[in-house]
Amino acid sequence: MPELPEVQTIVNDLNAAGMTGRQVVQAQVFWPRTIATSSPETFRRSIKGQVIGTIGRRAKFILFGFKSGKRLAVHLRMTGRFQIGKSDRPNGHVHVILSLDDGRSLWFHDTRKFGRFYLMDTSESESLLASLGPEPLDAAFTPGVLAGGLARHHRQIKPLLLDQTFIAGLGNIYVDESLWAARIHPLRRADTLLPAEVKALHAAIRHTLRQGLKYAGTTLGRGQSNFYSLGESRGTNDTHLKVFRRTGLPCERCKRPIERIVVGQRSTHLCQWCQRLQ
DNA sequence: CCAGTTGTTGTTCT
DNA sequence: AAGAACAACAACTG
Repeated sequence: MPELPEVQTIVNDLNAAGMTGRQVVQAQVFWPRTIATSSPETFRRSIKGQVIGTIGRRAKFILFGFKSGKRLAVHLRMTGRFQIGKSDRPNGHVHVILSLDDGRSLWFHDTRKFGRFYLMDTSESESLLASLGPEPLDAAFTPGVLAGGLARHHRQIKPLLLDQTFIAGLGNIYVDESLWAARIHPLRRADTLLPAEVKALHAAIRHTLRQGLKYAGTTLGRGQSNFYSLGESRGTNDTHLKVFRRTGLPCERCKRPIERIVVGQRSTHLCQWCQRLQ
């Protein structure tokens, strides 16, 4: 669930919570596989004493930069969440706890246990991020860059936009929303988009992501597996979705019902009228 | 009980 | 070689 806007929202909230300058005084690991780069024991030993310098994002990774030159990259995958521990009794879905020098602790909550922590030297961590595609909200991501990329692939446009090596940060929700906004069918072959369509797609991706960010992410439903930023705060972008999980509801533009199809094994929502395949 | 689910990776098939 | 299909990871939701 967490895509670029959700991950950025968490990063913003971590920064607002005053994490910079905090020292990790103790770490606990309850689900060993969460730690991707070493044994839990090595992780606990390595992170103890680290002082947080910066907290940022690349693609869907949260990057904790420590003053020592080490870096913790966290990928939330489907259901990872951070929360400021409010008690000393975490529930069964809290798999890592970082205790801080100000008495607070950062809990990593992850019902499906797919989330991963990568702790390494910053220089070494570049290999983890090396294959990622461009950041869609960076100034360097121009319509020309997108056009050049699309021209190199004959793949269906939706799976291509989900491919993190092609463009970073998009997931199922924002891809469906972007394609609807650009009026492009998810099965269109990437190298068949006309220049005007590429331009529309570029604008749609940026608009869709910025809107998600503006409303602090998309939270669907109320369950354990939904997106919540720090402190259990929900995002409100769900009220602005045009197609995602809106099967049968009228398209905002043409009033015809939104349909659900499967593309690349992924649930896909679209308006067959506005997004014609030809 | 059954089908479906937001992300990613690795394998296998075409 | 490229791209599509599929399983696996693991657990909740409807």
